[in-house]
Amino acid sequence: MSEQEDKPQQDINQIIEKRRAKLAALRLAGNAFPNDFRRNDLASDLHKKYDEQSNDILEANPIIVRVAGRMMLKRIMGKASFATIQDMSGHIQLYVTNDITGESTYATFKHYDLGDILGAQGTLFITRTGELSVRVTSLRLLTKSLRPLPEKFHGLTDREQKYRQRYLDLIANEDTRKVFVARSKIIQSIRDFFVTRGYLEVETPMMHPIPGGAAARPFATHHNALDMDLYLRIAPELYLKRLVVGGMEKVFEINRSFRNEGISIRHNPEFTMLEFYEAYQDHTYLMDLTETMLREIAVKILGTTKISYQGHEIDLAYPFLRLSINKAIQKFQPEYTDVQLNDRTFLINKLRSLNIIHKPEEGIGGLQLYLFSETTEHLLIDPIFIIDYPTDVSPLARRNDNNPEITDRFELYIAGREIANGFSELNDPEDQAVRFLEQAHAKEAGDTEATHYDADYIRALEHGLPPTAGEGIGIDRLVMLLTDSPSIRDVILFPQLRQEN
RNA sequence: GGGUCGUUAGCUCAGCUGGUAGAGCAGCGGACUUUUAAUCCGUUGGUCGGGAGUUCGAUCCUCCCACGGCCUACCA
Repeated sequence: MSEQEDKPQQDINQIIEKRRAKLAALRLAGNAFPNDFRRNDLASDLHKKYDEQSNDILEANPIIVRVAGRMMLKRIMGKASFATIQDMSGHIQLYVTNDITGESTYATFKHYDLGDILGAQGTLFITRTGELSVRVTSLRLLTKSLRPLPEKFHGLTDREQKYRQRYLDLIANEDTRKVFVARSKIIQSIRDFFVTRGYLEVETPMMHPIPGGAAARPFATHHNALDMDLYLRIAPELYLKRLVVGGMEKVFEINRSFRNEGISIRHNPEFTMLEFYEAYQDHTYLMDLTETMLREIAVKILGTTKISYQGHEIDLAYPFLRLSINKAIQKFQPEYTDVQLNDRTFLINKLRSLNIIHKPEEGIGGLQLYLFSETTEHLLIDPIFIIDYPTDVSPLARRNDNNPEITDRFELYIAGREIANGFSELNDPEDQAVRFLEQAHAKEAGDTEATHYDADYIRALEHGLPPTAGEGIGIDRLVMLLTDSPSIRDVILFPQLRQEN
């Protein structure tokens, strides 16, 4: 690769130009991108071990360390300088001097730029102001940075740039790093939670010939060799239940699903979902399990069951309320009476006054659900399970034994948002076939989110799905909740944005 | 998709009623051997998101476009 080739077409900023000249000089002097420096020490480990150590002891028994990282701050003071480097664990200060580090190394160091990746060896000491530092004996530039860092005090605040150039956001903003470390820990603790309980983690296809398992518009793609249309999955549900048919009685999957719908503060086209299924259990078991899991994760991540989300103080420690849609509306909107909420005409008029469009043949339960979504959902700050969802809007859920109009289903709301959706699975293949047909008719009638008839799934159910409970949890939203992030984009490393330019 | 607010130096931001742009950080030069957003002195850097219009004159007013934030709709 020649240097001419990788020059950008646009005007080169003079800072970049200057740095390119430095890189050119490095190339002439030898290997500009060496990979023979081995780090022995992480910043945070050194702080943990030696922050409390007295300087006398450190000076008496010199501890030789090798650290590496990106230079974030540089303070040149004549013949001695301080530099702060940042590695994956944190920061450590280097003390670079004319006499100890050597005149030529020191002179070279003075021309290093903020953002350069350095490797240093030296001994630990504690400065007059009490900061553990490395008295550098040897110092090398491992990677030249050609572009200037964001401003050192304010960091990077431009939201577009944070999302597009996440690497810069991660370099400059510790808060961002913390969020994504927390995300990783949350997912790990979910994994631990299920594996500990005897669940098997599986991966099912993300490319589906028939999209199913949710009401949503899919992304479409095409396989050339098979000459076959495929859809990015909108949910893993139907495959996971096939696995339960196959004898994997406790399974879970944590991975991406895709929905071709609007983008907002709560929606990214690809999002991470946990789904888990357990045979010989029902939805009430799932609610108990969910409470236990959320408490456990919160304690692991935050050290407490108390979470603070966008000004709301929420404690997961108490048993979560469980209310039907109807009861929840009455509790949070006392102006509505039980009689009104069961009066079809009242509901239709109310929805019309709220400008809510619904299917003309919608049943009482469906109308209540519309009213609930509009008036009550956002008020559900403390954790609450909403139960007894209408069968019409739950094509994969088991009918309630006493009332076939509702299903054994719940959704969990926290901070006004749906966090989880679970139910006792519909394992009657003939009922499922009828429900699929209803969906197929709705699709023909123009409902773009209605699901397809999945004949293989019916065939699987005909082999016998044991009575099973299954649940899905939106991981991104859970991470938002636990990291106090206002937007889903703050918890997804590279959220979907419009094309640049 | 609809509404609304925004886009000024590499970054963080000022910029009055329309008179062609400033600061801090970063950079460059200088002083400084325990600083930590180091400090002090000097200094480079701009197609004011793009295009069109109004005007003697536009960063500023109008329109169109691009991108982004927020609200809203569908959804998890």
